[in-house]
Amino acid sequence: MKVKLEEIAKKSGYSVATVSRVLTGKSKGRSQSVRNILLTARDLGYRTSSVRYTNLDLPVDIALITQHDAEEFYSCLYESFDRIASKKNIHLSIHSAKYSKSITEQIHILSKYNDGVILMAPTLDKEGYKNIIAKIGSFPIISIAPVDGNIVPTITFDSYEGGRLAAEILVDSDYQNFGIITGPLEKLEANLRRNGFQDYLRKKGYKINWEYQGNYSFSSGEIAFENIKKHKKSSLGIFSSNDQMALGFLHTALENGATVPGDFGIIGYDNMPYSKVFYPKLSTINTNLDLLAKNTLEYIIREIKIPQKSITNPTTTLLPVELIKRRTHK
Amino acid sequence: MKVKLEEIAKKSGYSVATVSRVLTGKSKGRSQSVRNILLTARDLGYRTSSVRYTNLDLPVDIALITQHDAEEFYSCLYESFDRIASKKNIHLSIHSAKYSKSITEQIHILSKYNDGVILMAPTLDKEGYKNIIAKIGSFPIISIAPVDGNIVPTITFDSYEGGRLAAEILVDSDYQNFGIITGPLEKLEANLRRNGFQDYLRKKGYKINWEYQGNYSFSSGEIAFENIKKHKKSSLGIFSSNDQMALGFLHTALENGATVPGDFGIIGYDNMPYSKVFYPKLSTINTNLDLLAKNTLEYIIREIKIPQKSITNPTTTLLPVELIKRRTHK
DNA sequence: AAAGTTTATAAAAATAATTTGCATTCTTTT
DNA sequence: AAAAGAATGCAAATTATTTTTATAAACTTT
Repeated sequence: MKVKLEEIAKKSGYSVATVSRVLTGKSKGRSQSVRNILLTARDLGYRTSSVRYTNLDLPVDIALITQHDAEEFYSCLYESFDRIASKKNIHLSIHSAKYSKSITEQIHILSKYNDGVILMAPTLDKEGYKNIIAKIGSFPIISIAPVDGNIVPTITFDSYEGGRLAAEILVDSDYQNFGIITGPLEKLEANLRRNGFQDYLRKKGYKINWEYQGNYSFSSGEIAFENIKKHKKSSLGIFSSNDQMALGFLHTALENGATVPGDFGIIGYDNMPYSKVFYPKLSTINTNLDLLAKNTLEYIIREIKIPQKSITNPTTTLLPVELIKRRTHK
Repeated sequence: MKVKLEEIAKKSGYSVATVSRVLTGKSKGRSQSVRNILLTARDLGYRTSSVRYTNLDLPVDIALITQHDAEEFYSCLYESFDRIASKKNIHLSIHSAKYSKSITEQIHILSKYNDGVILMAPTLDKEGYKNIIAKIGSFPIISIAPVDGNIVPTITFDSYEGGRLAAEILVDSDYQNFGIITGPLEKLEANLRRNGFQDYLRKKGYKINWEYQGNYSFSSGEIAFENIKKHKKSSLGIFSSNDQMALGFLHTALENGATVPGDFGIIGYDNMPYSKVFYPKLSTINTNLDLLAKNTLEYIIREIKIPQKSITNPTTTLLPVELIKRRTHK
């Protein structure tokens, strides 16, 4: 049941004393035997922090924690992380905190079995992040969702700029009236996207004439269309906080005889695979998930290899987003 | 660094001896203290098999291993498992074996940190499964992809019946010619769906007039349409091995001026959320993922609580599928 | 090829886990 | 509600496991 050094010694072909020395970090670590022993220990399920032997390029365990939902977005996110991780000798595991009684406890336990944690928890507030840091101390962690209050190091997309880009193209397309289908506003990034959109419009002398708060699902895009029927303004430039809602809206609008990009200009967000399949193809804000995965994994590997005493000044890195022009704006 | 019984004792408020007795399974396990101690040990990252205390309903760690891809299917699968697991005090972690050098090794290591493993590896062959069993022995495992040769206990959808249902509705819709967009035929379930389709047609005196092997992506559905252009037969009843390819085909066909369900009848597979969003709404084979998650998790929990000496007669349980009639067949 | 390093080993020492015997507490039965 | 029986808790003793040490062997470098 429990793994003894004796077992590791036997399997690896070294003496118990040597195994002990390697496992307690007494070896200088430039020989093949150190590598063999650490790999054998790992294989037998003997958990050890191999931080001391960073030069050996041993496999690293990293946990990605999300609030999982049945959206293609998550599949795409995981696919990028999985692919990039596989190139870096990283063993990635995915955990959902959606139904977690205590995300702090969950991260705490995961920190026992992983070398670092990547956190995507858009609904977590300042207090939540503070609790996590208080619990795990200087354990390597990074957030890939915007964090209110700058408590955890963060790498995320420039949601504000995404909203601004959407407003810009809709203004340039000569729409005079504007609408927005926001994401759930308890998620910070939904607010940022909205703010970027609104601020640009205001600067150009326009305002948001219609707003609907959705939940990122197809059906909330459909419901958004039902809602807009009451609204009399014609030729509305609409920014949707994700592609699913944009497509739900778009296709309900078409079924109801509306024209796109005539009656409605629509800009989505995320550039999911299906947004370029269905006619008319959706104009949208692209986020480069590979870039996110690469930056995040490289950051966390650095943190693991050169551990910090404590998180002093958590930085926020904003990754660029870009507009993909397709067929749903003039 | 390493957790000592002393720490567990201190944190839980019991003596080291008591902690030891609990951890070695000497306690009968009907008191609150056993529970407290095990929970504290878990919290501190002390790994122990708590199989002996099955009556205490302690949290169980289960790993779901897939060959992950950027398809909504995986998001839906994980969402079902995540939701059902949360109701059963199961901590689910998701791992991808897509880029794994040795899936046997990966499962072996995961078996050290989990109480059971759920495996979805459609491309794994008989030998692969044999190797896994040889390595992990009687460790609780279940496959949710069809397994060739009946080596690992399996709970999966009745893919053959799904193909048959697709053929039946297309024949009933009075199509005289038939086509199929298969999945990658190294995946067993793609073959089963194909066989179910083919066998029913044959029984009714028809045959597959056109066949294209896709890779489950939207774009392979688009390419399938390019391929069929050469084919002169009109009014073709087509079965696609998943919704993505069906939608890729369907929308390329419509863009090219074809009519559905006139020129083409199309039946998809999986009943993904987007298949009921886009017009015309896709007829498809529904698989109840909640049912899969429920059955699988309950099976693996049983295996964990009542361990078997060895896998003697691995059973295969086929879950029913159903046809969802929408707008893409006559 | 010799000197300087590093690594491996067996035995000794240190640390950690388990068992024991008895006291205490909890459960069940009458 | 009390007594018998069973389970659990504790400190000390025992056993198991890990780490260190002293020395030998094997590499590396000049």
